[in-house]
Amino acid sequence: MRVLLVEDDAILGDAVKAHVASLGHAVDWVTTLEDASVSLRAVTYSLMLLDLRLPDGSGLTLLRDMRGREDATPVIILTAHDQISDRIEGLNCGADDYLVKPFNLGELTARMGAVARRYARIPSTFLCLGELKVQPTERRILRKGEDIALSGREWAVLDTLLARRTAIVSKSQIEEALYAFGAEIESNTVEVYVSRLRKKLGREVIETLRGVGYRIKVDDVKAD
Amino acid sequence: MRVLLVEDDAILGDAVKAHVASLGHAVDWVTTLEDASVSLRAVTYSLMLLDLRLPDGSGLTLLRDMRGREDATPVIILTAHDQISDRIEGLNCGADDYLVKPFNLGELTARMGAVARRYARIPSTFLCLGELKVQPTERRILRKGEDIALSGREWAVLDTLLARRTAIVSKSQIEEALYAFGAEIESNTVEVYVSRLRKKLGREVIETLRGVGYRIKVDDVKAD
DNA sequence: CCTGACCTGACACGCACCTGAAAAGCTCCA
DNA sequence: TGGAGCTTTTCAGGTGCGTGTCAGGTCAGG
Repeated sequence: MRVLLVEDDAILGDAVKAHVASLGHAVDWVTTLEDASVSLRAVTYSLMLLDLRLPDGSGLTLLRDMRGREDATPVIILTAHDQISDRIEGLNCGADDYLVKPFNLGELTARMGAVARRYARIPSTFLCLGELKVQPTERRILRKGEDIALSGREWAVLDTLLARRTAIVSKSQIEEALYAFGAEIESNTVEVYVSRLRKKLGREVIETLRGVGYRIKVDDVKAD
Repeated sequence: MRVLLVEDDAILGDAVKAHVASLGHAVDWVTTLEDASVSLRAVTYSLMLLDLRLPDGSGLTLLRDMRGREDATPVIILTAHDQISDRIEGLNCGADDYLVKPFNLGELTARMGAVARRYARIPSTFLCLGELKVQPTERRILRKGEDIALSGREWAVLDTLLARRTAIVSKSQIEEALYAFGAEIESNTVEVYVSRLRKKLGREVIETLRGVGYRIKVDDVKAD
């Protein structure tokens, strides 16, 4: 799927772009409304991530314009805390969902999945980890039909590991995914969450690579 | 369900809006054709209540325009006694039903229900939630043959959850389904209604996902 | 056997959520 | 018109879960 990211904050944009790319999607990142309009005319996107407050005007104009043109591209608004009124207006203009900054990347994954599914009727995919069936977008894990509940942070860690499948993820990468916005952490939080996940999911699911990071092994990816 | 009310009579509009809201539906009330067009482009409605005689032109234009655009939104025409010819033309333009002013609100309820039911894809399907049998279109819930009564808002919340089945619905999504544009709510209304539904339907029916939203578990969908 | 990296049980705090009850608003009917 | 009987909304107090932190234990490698 192809995503258009409209965001002028370089740091956030970079993080989001990297994350979305790591999910296997093509990402075009633009920082102005001007460029966004050009891109929209040139390419059909599966999803747009839109920051409303841009240096060259309000993203609402763009959104209204799109909907006026019968462009039904799913849109997720990225909004700062103090711009809640914008988001209401945004939804009224035809946006599909919104995320309040700062958000964590796992939640972005979930909302993207939800919006995409709502539109495209894409059957939800699931991953097999041994006897586990994991549906990240549904926030659901089954072991032999039995539900396993994870908390928000636990999901965020698992999402990060799953996004890289079979590749090694360093502790600092996980921290960045959890606290992307400056909220530095100075304890062994990641270790704790890995431990909690292992307790719930089984000891073998997450492998430790001393001095390097962690790795998760996905057996298979299927769709219902 | 979300209703668009197009009516320039302030007193009647007020009454209708209040009544429809009391049935648990979200109502957007506009008084001009201009605004109606804007709303229709921004939002998908389950039903439109349309007064044909408006200050800025005939509602028939709007109706014809909609049907020309393949917009199949159900429409009930609200017509004054001396505009019977309008109503005939309205039906020919693709309206679904009409009400002659002054009408009583009970009749409005009935006709709205009839129209909505006519449009519901599968006639009288029901959903199984544990020991519950739920018929949303009939506004009916049975537990072992025993009727359970829900109020308007309770139905609205339940409808929203059922519409997404097994998927997660955020608190704000529920609020948006319940309240019309701008009617921001600043209390824990959604929590209260979830609590009431659990009291009536059973504690396990609605699952809480902390910081994310709610989810309902539908075992099965059947038709009588 | 020592060192550093990692694991994990326990705990305190805060926040999200729950819920009973009171206040406000509605509809309907006499 | 007014009041009975709902439903809806608000509020406040309580509860429990999630989170981050730490300390002591375990393990691998040199």
